[in-house]
Parts: sequence; C-alpha cells; structure tokens
Amino acid sequence: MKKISQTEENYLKAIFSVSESKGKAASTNEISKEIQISAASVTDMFKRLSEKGLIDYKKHKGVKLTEKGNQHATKLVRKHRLWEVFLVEKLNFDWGEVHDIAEELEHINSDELINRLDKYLDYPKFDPHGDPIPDADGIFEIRSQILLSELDLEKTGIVVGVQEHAPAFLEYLDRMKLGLGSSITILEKFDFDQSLRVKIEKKELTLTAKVAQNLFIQTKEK
Amino acid sequence: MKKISQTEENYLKAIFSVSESKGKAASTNEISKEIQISAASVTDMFKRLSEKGLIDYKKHKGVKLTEKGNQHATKLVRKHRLWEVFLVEKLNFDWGEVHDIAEELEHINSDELINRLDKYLDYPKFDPHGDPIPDADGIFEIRSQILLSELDLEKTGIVVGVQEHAPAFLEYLDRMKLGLGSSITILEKFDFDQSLRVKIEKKELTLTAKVAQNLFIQTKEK
DNA sequence: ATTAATTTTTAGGTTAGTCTAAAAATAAAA
DNA sequence: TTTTATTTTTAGACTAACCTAAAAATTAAT
Ligand SMILES: [Mn+2]
Ligand SMILES: [Mn+2]
Ligand SMILES: [Mn+2]
Ligand SMILES: [Mn+2]
Repeated sequence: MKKISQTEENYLKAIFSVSESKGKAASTNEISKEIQISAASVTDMFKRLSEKGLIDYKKHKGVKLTEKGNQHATKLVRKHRLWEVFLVEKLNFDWGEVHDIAEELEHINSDELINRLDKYLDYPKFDPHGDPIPDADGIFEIRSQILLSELDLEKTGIVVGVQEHAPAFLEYLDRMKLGLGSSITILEKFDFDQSLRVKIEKKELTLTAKVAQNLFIQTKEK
Repeated sequence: MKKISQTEENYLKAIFSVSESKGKAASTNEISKEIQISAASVTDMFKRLSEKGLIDYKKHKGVKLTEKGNQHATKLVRKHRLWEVFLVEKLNFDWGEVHDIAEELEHINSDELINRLDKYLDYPKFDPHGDPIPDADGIFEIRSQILLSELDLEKTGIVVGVQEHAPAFLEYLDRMKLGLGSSITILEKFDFDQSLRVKIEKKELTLTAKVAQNLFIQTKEK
C-alpha cells in the first residue's frame, strides 16, 4: 500500500481520460501527448505504475488501468470536479478559470475532506463544464448527449456540456451568451465549411464547425 | 523568478516559525528537529534557498529569511490559517483535525484563490487555534496574551489560543469543555507539581502544568 | 588553554522523475 | 514480401531531495 505520488496521479488521470473510462488500451505516445512528457519518460512511468499494480503493461501493447488503478483515477476525477464546483458556486470563479486550480486541488489527500465537501456542495451530479461527478462509490451517470454538429436541421437542443475546456473557448461562449442550459435551434447548415446558422433564445447567430463540434447537446426525445 | 517547490516552502515555514516571525537566526539543528530531516539535508537545502535569494546563509551561522523569503513564508501562513478556518467554519471539521489537511492545502498556488477564500470567510483575523491570519499585505495583529501558567491567583482570563496544536491535546480540551472564549479563574496553585485548581464557567477542575503552559489567556486589563 | 562534546558541513550514495539519442519492434507502404 | 516509416523501448545523463558516515568547526568543560 505505497503512497501514490502527485506525478503518478497525473499519469493515472491521463490514462483514464485517454482510454475513456475503461476498455481500450492507452498507448505510450497518446499519454506522451496528453501530458507533454517524452515517450521515453512515459515508458519509465508505465513500468513503475505496473510495479505498483495500478496498470497492466506489456511491452508495445499499451496500458490499461487495473481495478485498483481505475478506482484511484475515478476518485481523482471526483475530487477535481467537486473542487471545480466549489470554485464556481462558492468562490464565484468563472468556469474558464477553475481547471488549473482544480488540477492542484485534486491531489489533496483526505477522504474525509472530499466527502464533507461533497455534502457541503449538496452532492452535485455535474461539474461546471457539464461533466459527471462520480459519487463516493465511484458511480456516475453517463448522460445521453450528442454534439451540436450532429443535431439535425430545425431541431432544438439544450447545451449540457463542453468537450473542449480551454479558457479561450469558454470565454468565447460567455461572450456569445452561450452556457449550460442554453437552448439552440438549427436554422441552416452550410456545407462548404460546416458552419451553422442557429437561434439561441431570441437571437440568431452563426457558429463555426469548431464550435459545433465542442458543444454537447441534449434533445427532448431522450 | 524560479518556482518555489513544496519542499522548499516547508523549509521556509519552518525557518519562519523557528525564528519567530523575524529577528534571530534559525540553526541547522533547529530546522532539522522541526521538520524531522537530517541535519545534512538541511544544510543542502540552506544552500539552495540561499541561491534563490530566500534566505541569508553563512556557514555555521544559521539562516535568516530575506525580505523575499519572509514575504513568501507569511503568505504560506496566511494560506494555512485561512484553509483551517474554511475547514472548521464551512465543512464543520473539529479544530484538532484540520492541521494536516491545511499543511497540504497551503501549497496550492493561486493568489486569486486565496483572496477569494479570504472574502468568502469574511476576512477572519484568527484561525481556529487563535493564531493571527496575515492579510493580503502580510500584516497581522499580535495580540497581548499570556500563558495560563502565568496568570495570578484569583485572577480571571479568557482563553484566546493554544500553543500546542497536537490533536490529542485539543481533544483533551474538548472533553474538558475548554475552548477559545472559555473563561478561567485561578482558585489555587499547587507548588509541588505546578498544577492548578480552576473554575471554568460554573465547574471546578484541576489542570496540570502541561495544560497551563499551553493555553494562551487574555486578561481584562489589556 | 587544552580537551571533550556538540553542531555543522562535506563526501559519497540512493531514488523519482525527467531528458536526448540510439536501438529495437511494430505497422504501413511499395 | 521487402522496404520504409512510426512507435516504443533502452541506454546514459541530469536534478531535487533525501540519507549515513566522516571530517571540520564551534562551543562548553575541565
Ligand atoms: Mn493534477
Ligand atoms: Mn471540469
Ligand atoms: Mn506544508
Ligand atoms: Mn492553526
């Protein structure tokens, strides 16, 4: 039961995120890109995490989280997202400012702390970016959602999340008065550049393909 | 303007605490004892901190914080104590449980975060143990206080702080219904073991010298 | 003023986590 | 099915933080 270092935790999260909750293996290069560290160093760390029983690693085959590794990664995601809720709901941070701070806060090591925080925030199910928050047992809802770019002409949907978390993107959405809960109707689709003419609440505006590919939408017919 | 690591921060705090705010130099051995690290390692770190302009170090002469080092240490104390207030006031932790968690939280690196937290907590002046909290400019009140062991016979004082922060001591105080704000009157002093017979609110009880030497008291005549 | 005790520094070593360059394995193309 | 390109691993090095044991400096006692 060795301690898991902050560095190791960041790798676990990267592996979790690259292999999307579970299932497919994460490759050396994918992790290298995700956390901006050389592939050689990633191989090194794979060996160490494997040694600790947090991942299954076979040379040239990529890695998968073990049950233990998955549990730890899930707890990190829980902590990250709960802290984001705290920062936005209680300290009035903007949703674009919280990620980097949560990236540090997620490593604070206290179950008591995180469970009390959860209670204090009234057990939120989603973070400020619409991402689901695992509960104390690691269970979280997977919401049925599609990308705005996949929404059919003349249909209406509600924004429930963002794929891209970059501050620049989130600030752009703020300026467009687009946020979680916004209602969007597709008025027209332009094939030559995949841009969209949409109606948001009362206003009409044009969204680029890039924007449409980074907004998660929920439609009425679940 | 190099980054200051978590480890370096812990040394800065230790130096700050050993040299009591400012003034006298902190010796290698004192720091070694304070943070439970070998004297050889402490010497190593003194060189590095000195290199970074955070302390003045001359061989065999101990160290003193520079202005820059003092500012950084003061900010750490501010963060530590504000987080402690948060944990007790908002998350309902007991005052004996918060120190270790704050020991981690104090290293989160965001001025925006700490200043918003300060506001959220309504700019508290003292932490749950009665220790003063530096403001955003590093200024903090030094309260006039004495130890309970120094209080004269038949005098009355109010508990305003604790010297010892160990959970066992704080739990003992809880069990004795003693906390910040408690009023204590000295009824009798026993010379042979320095124990005291005191009155707290309505009840009479005996306190050992050890307890009396770890409670800070404020008397009416400031 | 010597000697003895204590404190501090140096020397040499270890581990975690990183890097670059080169070698080996795998996957893609011809 | 060879050849070529890409991915992954290995080899060798570095830095931050630690350690123990030994040397040097300071302080305290005789
Ligand atoms: Mn992180
Ligand atoms: Mn988020
Ligand atoms: Mn600390
Ligand atoms: Mn405190």
